[in-house]
Amino acid sequence: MLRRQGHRITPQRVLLLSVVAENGGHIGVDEVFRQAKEAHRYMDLATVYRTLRLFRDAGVVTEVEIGDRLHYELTLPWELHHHMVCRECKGAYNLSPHYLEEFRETLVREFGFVPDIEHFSITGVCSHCQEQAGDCETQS
Amino acid sequence: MLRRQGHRITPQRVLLLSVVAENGGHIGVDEVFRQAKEAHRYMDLATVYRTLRLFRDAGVVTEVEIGDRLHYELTLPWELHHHMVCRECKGAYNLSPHYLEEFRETLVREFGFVPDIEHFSITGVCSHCQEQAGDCETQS
DNA sequence: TCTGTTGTTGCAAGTGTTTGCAGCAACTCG
DNA sequence: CGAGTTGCTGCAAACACTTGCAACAACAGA
Repeated sequence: MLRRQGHRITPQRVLLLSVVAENGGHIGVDEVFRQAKEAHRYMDLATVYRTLRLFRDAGVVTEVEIGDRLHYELTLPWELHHHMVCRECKGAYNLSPHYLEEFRETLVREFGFVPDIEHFSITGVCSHCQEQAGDCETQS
Repeated sequence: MLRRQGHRITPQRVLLLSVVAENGGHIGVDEVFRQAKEAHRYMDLATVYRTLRLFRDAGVVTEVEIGDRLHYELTLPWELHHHMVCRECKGAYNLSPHYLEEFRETLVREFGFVPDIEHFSITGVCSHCQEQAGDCETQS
């Protein structure tokens, strides 16, 4: 798939892809680097960033920004989804694309603005952390 | 307003606020720093970042992320708006909050997730840059 | 299988932004 | 108005991430 786009298959790329794939779910760049370095002593952090960015552009992985840090997960075409990222617990909850469709169409129709919703994610507070926040208020 | 929240009024803060206020529209951190340094020789970049962040938390200014760079604009309570940021020309177009209301309510109702839409912005490509992209394709 | 091309790597230095800390100055209270 | 408290500043170093560059290695073609 990468080769078809004119990219080369290197040991580093194979290794990095396997780290992301075997993780299941999103994983931070530093964690990818840590695991990759265990297997391949000369793995460089810049290579990790470059390779994950390449994978993203090739559609192989999905980039998720979790509290200012980049995370990646394997793209599974049969279950595409966006993310709701919790500001408190840093959890990422999946969001089915159909919830965004209407919003997207409105922006295109009204303003001719085509939003990048392939990689859409929205921050906020999840239901669990809101309960905790409520507890704190009653306690203090 | 700041004093009411327990913060102090310093020359630096007065200066930085005036720079943002007089600019009208969003302005980048480096540009704020440049203008502030002209008036106050010992202005520090860290102070600019800290102060603008403080203003944002106090609701005085609004933070807009424009292509990985932080911009700020004076918050005008009678014309609150979100932003559509163009990936190509880095332009920020205002978006009336009512376009987001329905989406917001859906997330709360379906998932109990309360999104941070006070500072919402979405990236994409504006209508003008799409025309240019079309031109390029026919030219090449 | 060998050779040339060119995309990729590791390193180091760069980016924009944040943070720890010691000295300082804005506010409070007398 | 003057002294104490404590929040703020400037500096420098840290942070996550990106980029320039020379050496290298993956692939293509002979």
